[in-house]
Amino acid sequence: MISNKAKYAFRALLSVAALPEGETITSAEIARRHAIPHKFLEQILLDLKKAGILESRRGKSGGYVMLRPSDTVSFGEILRLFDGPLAPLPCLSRQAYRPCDECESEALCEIRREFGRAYDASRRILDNRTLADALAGAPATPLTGKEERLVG
Amino acid sequence: MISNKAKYAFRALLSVAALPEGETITSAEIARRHAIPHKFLEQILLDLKKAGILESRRGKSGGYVMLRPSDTVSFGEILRLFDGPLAPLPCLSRQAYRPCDECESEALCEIRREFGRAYDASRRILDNRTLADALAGAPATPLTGKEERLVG
DNA sequence: CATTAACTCTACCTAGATAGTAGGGATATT
DNA sequence: AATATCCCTACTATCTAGGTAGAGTTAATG
Repeated sequence: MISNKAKYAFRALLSVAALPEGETITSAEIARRHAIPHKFLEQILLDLKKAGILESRRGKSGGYVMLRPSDTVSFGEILRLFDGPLAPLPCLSRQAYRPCDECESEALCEIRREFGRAYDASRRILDNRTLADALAGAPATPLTGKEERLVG
Repeated sequence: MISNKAKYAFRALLSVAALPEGETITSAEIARRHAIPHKFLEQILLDLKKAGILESRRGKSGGYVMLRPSDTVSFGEILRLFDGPLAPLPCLSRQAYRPCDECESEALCEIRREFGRAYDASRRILDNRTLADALAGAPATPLTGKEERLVG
């Protein structure tokens, strides 16, 4: 299960990404719309700002807008930001690789092989679907198995 | 990431499943082979026995064997047993369904839609690959998208 | 029939994560 | 100057992961 924090982040991002050009939205408004605890949401929005995804305007009539275009922000990136590596095993993570303490041979490890397959399948989707895709309701494009579109 | 407990369970199961017909293996032997804390492993094996997957023989020269054939035990089933629902959102779980507190319409929820796709992809693999498949090193069979083979 | 090697069960412990709450401080608009 | 907004840090309660510990039960074997 993904954390509440990550889920709130997605809700907030989709609200910001759906904004008409030139408009902003306040943390209070996002919190109200989605019944998210306001102070908790503020922390999340701050994280998103520090990550360079959102931009903020302070003071009266301030609020948030996207800094990066919504079609460059993938679900995988956000999930990693809040919940850490997507990989089911440390030995399968590129960003946080660590061998299993007891593993003798990764190449022969059946667990790694099986979970590697499951991980590939879900990673291809999460790293290639963006906020813009989600808002457009676009169906997933058929995958060739060689995507690198948004994978850093 | 999957828990250590689940990972240990997979290692233990693969050791038991790989046993020649008629042989048993002790918890101590499994623990030694994979450098798993012995008492911790005992709890895990007990869970697997209570779940009806392993069978035990007590007393001197006791040990464990498979109760269910290894080609009927899927990775998904074991993972659910130790780490709970595979679904990334409660509203996507069949076994532990719960609506999101704040969700107004599941049908329109972009988060649910996107994670649903990722979940489907990995669930199809985890629920259709068995211990026997893993030991055989068999490549995944092409999936049609309509599998129900081992999904209870 | 005592010994011993195994499984069985229950209780307990600690560090860290999750999901917030709280209270102010900084800043820009009006 | 007032006010609405974002910014930052500290704190807390609860739960979970990952074990440790110890005693009890059972069955083979010499």
